Amino acid sequence: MTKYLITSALPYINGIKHLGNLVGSMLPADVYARYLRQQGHEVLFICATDEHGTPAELAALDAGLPVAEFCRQQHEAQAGTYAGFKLSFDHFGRSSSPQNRELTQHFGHRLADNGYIEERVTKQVYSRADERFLPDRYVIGTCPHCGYAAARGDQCENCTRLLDPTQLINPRSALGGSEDIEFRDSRHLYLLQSRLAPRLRDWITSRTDWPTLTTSIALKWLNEGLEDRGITRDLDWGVPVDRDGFEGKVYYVWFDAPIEYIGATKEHSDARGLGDDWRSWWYDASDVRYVQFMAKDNVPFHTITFPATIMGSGEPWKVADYIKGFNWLNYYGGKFSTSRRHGVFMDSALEILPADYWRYFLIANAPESDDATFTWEHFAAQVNKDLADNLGNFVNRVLTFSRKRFGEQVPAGAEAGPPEQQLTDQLVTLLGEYQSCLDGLQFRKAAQTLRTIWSVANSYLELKSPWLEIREDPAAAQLTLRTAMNLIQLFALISEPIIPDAARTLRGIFDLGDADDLGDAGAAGSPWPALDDVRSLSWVAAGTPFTVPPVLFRKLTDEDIEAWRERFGAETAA
RNA sequence: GGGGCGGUAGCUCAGCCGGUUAGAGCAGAGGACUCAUAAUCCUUGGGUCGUGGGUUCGAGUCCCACCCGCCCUACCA
Repeated sequence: MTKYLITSALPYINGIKHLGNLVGSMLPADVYARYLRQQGHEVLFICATDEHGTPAELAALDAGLPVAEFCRQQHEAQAGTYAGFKLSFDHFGRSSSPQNRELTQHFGHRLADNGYIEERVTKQVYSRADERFLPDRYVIGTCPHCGYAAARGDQCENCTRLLDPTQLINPRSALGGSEDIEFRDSRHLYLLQSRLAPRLRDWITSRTDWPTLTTSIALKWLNEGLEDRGITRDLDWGVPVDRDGFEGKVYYVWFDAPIEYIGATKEHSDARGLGDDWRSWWYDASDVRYVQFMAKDNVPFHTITFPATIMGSGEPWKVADYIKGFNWLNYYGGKFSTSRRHGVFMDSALEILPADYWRYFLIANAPESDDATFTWEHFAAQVNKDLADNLGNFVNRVLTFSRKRFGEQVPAGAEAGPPEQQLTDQLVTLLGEYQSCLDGLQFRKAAQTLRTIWSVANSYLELKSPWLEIREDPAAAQLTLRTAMNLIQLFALISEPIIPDAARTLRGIFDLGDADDLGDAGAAGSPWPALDDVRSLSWVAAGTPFTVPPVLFRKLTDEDIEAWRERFGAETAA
């Protein structure tokens, strides 16, 4: 079995994330990780909070907390919502960890030793009123091109021209509005990406199986010519630059954030006393397949900056074997936005419905080929049709009927005949397709195929009509019900990557006497069914006790939709 | 400005290397059934595949131009 290293883009520490963040990296990564674990592969699924950078410092200031304490609290809050969504991280780390500090500094030294780091003196904006250096974006002033008064130091939102803060007329701090700012010389480290461009290009072009979304973004940057990139900042919060003359400076958040993939792996090993196990995933790890998940805004950092860091180190650290990029999920009238609090956030989502409702809908509508839009009407329609009517109702109708007529044990009945043969033929084909989708990271199609499998079960039941069979030939009805119950067990196994809670409930229906207490996060999950098992449909034998669980998925009503539209500000027409 | 993605039935989307009458789900229409969360199953109507050229025996699928929508563009991450 192959070793799979799976990472999700690191959610920024600043606030609870929204459904767009979830569907753009963490959720599909989780589905993939769960699927591979069920297949028996050795999987390490890593994520972490990205804690450095100016926004974190400012948010802490707003909250009246020291930044370290602010981040600790936010990390805990995020970890809580991810647990609520049943994201099965093997480790959820923090980019501010000692492990990441050590590794980030290590990479800094290695790059310098290999001649990929250069010191340069640049003009940085210093705000005396705020007593801090300001990133370009936090300097505002009048645009020299169009006269727009609130242009940011990096770009004018009005005329979209790219700017340098020194070009602004009447520059002032975006924090307090103070004009008491100055341009100070500051010494910084630059990563000489330009020298690594040929190696990056070779690497990108050798990856012919990547999504075009990923490779086209990477090639665009390479084709335009890589600029050397400043990787240090004049800030207090971050990984300190341990180099003479760089006291009080830290590495830029985008230098240390991806290194935290490695850092978090080391955190994982350290926390469990696994010693150097972390290195087996990252260093000289040719037996590991590394798959990254991220939204498209993150692609440049994962195809250019991070690989440049790794290649420039001259050490055999792992680079991604596959990068799965996603487009955006939009909400009424625009993007989900953490800063504007626009959209549905993960904590409030869990307040109104359990994780599986969201997980299924988001995977079934993952923005793989284009941006997608979330609407409550679409959400409710799909949940009702697929989860409640198709899957949930099947489970309920089979179990309640069988209990009423044959008691609380799986009935025996006749031997399987041609209809069962036809059913399993169909299932084998569909399960093969489903696996192909998951292997190929085609999440929308995977959900579609899963839904088709549920539907085939309903068709089988209608074809056999045990409520009619029972009048003439009870043994025939029993065969049908026993077969249907095995379909429920099949659903329990193959639905687990997408709707783990429902899968767990389904597994609990039949008392298989195997102390089937598989945990949620981190556990290996149920063994993935072999195609031969599908042909025989014999997981659940005659005589097995069963219970009828409560309704798996409730139907969402027009009143629900109305209430949620109101609560989450969906009044703007899309 | 540059680049990317998309524009296929009312809606959300599949359609790989060009090849018989363009598919699915939902919604609509008709029917069946009554075990079930008024669920399910069967049948069915509906599309000049953004526009205009071109290549080809043949194009939704390749090439060119244009139009529309969204996104990215290196100091927000």
